[in-house]
Amino acid sequence: MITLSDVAKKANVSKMTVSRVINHPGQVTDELKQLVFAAMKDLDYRPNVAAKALANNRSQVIKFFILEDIDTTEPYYMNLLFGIAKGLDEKQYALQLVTSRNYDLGNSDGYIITGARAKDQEWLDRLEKPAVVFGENRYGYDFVDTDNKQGTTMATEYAIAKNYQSLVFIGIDVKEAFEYSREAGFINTMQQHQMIPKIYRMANHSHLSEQFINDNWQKFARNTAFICASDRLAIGIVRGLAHHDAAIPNDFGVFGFDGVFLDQVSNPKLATVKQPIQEIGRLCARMLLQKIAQSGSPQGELLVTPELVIRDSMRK
Amino acid sequence: MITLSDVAKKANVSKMTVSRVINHPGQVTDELKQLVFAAMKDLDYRPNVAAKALANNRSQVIKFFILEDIDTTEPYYMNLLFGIAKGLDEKQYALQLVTSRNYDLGNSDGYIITGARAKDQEWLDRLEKPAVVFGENRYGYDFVDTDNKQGTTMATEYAIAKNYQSLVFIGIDVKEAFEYSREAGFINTMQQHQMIPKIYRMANHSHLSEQFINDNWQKFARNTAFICASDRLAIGIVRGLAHHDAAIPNDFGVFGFDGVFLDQVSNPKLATVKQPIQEIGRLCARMLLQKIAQSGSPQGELLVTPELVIRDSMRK
DNA sequence: TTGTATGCGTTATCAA
DNA sequence: TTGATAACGCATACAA
Repeated sequence: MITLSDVAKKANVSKMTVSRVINHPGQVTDELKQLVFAAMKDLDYRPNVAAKALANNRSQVIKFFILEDIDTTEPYYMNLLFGIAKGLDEKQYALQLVTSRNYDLGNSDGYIITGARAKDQEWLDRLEKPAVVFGENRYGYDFVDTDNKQGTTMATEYAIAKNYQSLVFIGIDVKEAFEYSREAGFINTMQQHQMIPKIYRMANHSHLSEQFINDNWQKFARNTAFICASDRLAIGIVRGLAHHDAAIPNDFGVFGFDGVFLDQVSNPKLATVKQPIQEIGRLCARMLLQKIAQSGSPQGELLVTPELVIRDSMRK
Repeated sequence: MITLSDVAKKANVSKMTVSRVINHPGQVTDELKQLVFAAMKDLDYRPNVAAKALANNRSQVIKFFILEDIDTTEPYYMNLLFGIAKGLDEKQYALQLVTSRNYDLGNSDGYIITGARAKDQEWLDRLEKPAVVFGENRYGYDFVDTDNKQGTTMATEYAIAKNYQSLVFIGIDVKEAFEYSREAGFINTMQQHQMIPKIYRMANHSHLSEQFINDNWQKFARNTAFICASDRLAIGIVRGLAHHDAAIPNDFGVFGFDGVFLDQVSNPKLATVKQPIQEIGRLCARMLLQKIAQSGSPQGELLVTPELVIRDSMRK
């Protein structure tokens, strides 16, 4: 194993100079810096993460809490995880995956948290190390999320532009910020176009939205578009419509939200608001590492613009 | 932070005794052990992972390589990951997620690898640290996997018991061990019942199996069951059959394989061979940690029995 | 700007 | 069976 000392010897400097080249390059003359860089490259030096962690009183580990039930877990967590892993990797951090609140909080430098609901506030407040939340919240926790409001705004604008006469929002029946924002995007856009926003809410299961169409089929005239708060709900709507031999997308449009996996499983494939989940994961990691570097100072909120993906469930 | 020394002081012993109680309890008298345990509990001692790693010349990190393309990634990787994370956690190991072969192999104590195909053999051979593979292989790499042969055996037996007269296997068109095993389970069982095994193969996409049914619809008499090598293929078969208004499960049965997510998205829901993916992940982790502890000695193969889940696509 | 000495928490070695 | 000491690789404080 190549250590700092080996590099120092090779470059004819002390190991502190090498350490400084890595951590405080401004304090070293360019001349020495060149020598040290050359030696590091020659020897293919790789810093020892454990030693660095010990000396810094750090662990180089962050814990990722998924507070939702795993079985109901959305496939997009996989992408989130990839993004986080990449972001952490850039700074030689490793990951610990946690699925329970009553978990050892030690041996880590900070937390990324997802699936946090309003009831988790107390728990979040007790956390002693820097934390970043994935998912909009209105309690002041630093977070990264898709710009949910912008997402439904874009979808609604699209549906209006494609001349669907009546728009219906199918929301998720939870009192959470992401849902409020998605509804707000819909409502505001409708009002701007002087159209009446109609909203129905239900739990996030495709069989419920499918049932909803079956129960209310007669209520919806041709030329209606359903803007859904999730791809899961959208899939159910598509199924319900198909069951009544409705023409998609000509007579009825369906817009999903998420754009991870489910949209492509649907038949016909879903138009959807695609969240850049992997990018968000990476940003979560970066935000947390920066927060750690700044000994916990607030990072605010970061909203990432989603992308409209137009597929067979909407007019083109 | 509570350290070994703190515990030692409290228990009136040297820190080496405390260290031994943790790592080599056999070398310490019961009397002292009690004292030390009491002190550890009193002070809520948590070992410092970084220090342990440094002293042992370890990193307490393992890397998880996913060699498949992320976009085509099956949602079951999420469950695999959870299992691995839990298994690692038991020994205070953290995780690094990697998606590229040309990756830094340093700063880790071992590797768990998935998505490895035959062409990856050379790369696998060059690995210098202990590795465990998720997924059957016939090149002698230690692995954990579902008992694929047993899975299709169970499914085939079930279909025969439910009096489907003709059975067709829809396989994945790859030259990989898991596929051979799944086919073998089907073939052997058919032969035992003196039935003719028919096999078709295609790439693992639902639209291909759907197309397959459309192209070959006239070939399949009523009372046929399709045993599929994946839920993805099974979904396409179901769709193709539905397109011809076939009665499922009365006239046609469909059996999937995997039992992670996709089976429940299908409509009707799929009967499937459910792999205990999370458990497999945990076993991968345990196998690797044991291999590390045994300085790399071979661990052999571990096949885990899957579970038949009977749902609406097969007679009950 | 550069170098020396010391400590981070743990474990292995060796002596008692 | 137990304890003292050194060592793991790096970074901070301080001296030069």
